[in-house]
Amino acid sequence: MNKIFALVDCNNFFASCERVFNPKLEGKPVIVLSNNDGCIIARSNEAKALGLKMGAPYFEHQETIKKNNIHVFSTNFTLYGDISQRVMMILSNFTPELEIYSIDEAFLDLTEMPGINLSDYSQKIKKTIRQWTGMPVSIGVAPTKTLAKIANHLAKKNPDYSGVLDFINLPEKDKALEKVKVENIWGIGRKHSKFLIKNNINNALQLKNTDDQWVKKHMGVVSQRIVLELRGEVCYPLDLNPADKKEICTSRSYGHPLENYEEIEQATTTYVTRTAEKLRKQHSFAQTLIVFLMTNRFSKDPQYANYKIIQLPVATNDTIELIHYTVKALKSIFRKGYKYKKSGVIVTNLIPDNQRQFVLWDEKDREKSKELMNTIDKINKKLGRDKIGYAIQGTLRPWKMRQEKLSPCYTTKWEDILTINL
DNA sequence: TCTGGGGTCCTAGGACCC
DNA sequence: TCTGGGGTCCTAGGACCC
Repeated sequence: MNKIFALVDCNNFFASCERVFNPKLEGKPVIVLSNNDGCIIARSNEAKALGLKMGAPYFEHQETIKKNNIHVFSTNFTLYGDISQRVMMILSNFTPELEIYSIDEAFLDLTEMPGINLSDYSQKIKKTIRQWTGMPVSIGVAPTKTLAKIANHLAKKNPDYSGVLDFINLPEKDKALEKVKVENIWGIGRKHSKFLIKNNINNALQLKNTDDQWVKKHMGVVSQRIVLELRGEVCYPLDLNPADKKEICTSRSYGHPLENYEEIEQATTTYVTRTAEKLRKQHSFAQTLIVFLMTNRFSKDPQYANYKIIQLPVATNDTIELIHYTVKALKSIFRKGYKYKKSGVIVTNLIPDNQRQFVLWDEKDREKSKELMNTIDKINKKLGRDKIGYAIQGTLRPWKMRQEKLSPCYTTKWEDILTINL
């Protein structure tokens, strides 16, 4: 039986989130910046039309921004995460067959919903989300995920579709595919589109009709699967239970360059604290810890970057233990006399609780540590992040990232809830 | 002054084993 | 001059995603 996938994708998600509680931004150009207010990472349609590119450095476009009165925001992940959850919750009312693919998009399997009109049903989903959350979405319906992505792309671009394209019942499918440039196909990135164009394969229709063995030979099996999916053959089924993460990374650029070891230590141990929390959240234990730091690659100052890999004697997700090894690693790679820009930690070789191996001479009381971490997590969940922190993290945080244009946390902070004056 | 952060999967090649 | 063959596991790096 043929499958029916729908891809629901929020339009310009971060920019739209900023609009939800600030309706006077409707119709105006809006951009959202990356951490540290570094790059432009989300743009409303109006901002796109002004030529602002994804990932462009913010400081290079000050003039355009001022001239066109573009509204600028720092990333407010608390707000975006909360709105995302609300959207996903609504989607789960429409079908239990739901795969949350990223913060702003989800695949739905509508195969087992006989009798529905796919277009009408999608319009209903779209309308409900808009009405209940204020978030505009586009929906593409197709027999494979790759085609659903394409249908979604077309629905977004062409106003005639009013945000929904049912590719399954589309009369002229090939004509639609012909309009999709090869670089806009899900899974075809910069390198591969360059290669395809060089070989005179410029759009989705041409790629669909390319010999898939040839594609496999020159571009690998991932690209071969894309060709098959374009022909309607499912290679990527719906994934209802995404697996635990195999690797967890926390790293950030500092608000300004750091030279002092103590400050770098404070920042990096704060990162590993976050990492340990993420580990405990998915009930994993790390066997390997990697700590890295680097100078600013864009600056003319002397450059230095290094990392240290530590095999942990006993798999752990205990913050105190991970801080201990992070400091050890950091001390071994820190060199005086450089202006550091960024550091981070990665934990990998993650295993679940029941696969842990213990050592005879282990001095740590692991039961006690587990209870301690549980308690700290509970308190911080209730009272706010780092309410209970570790002395080594420091309190002044001179390395903290810049977020000069942060919007209020409308939905998650009592002080930030809107007041309506009647 | 100012250039993000966090992931996955695949592949080729080396190490090692019998 | 000759110097096996087949297999697995691991790792680094590439490509891609949002």
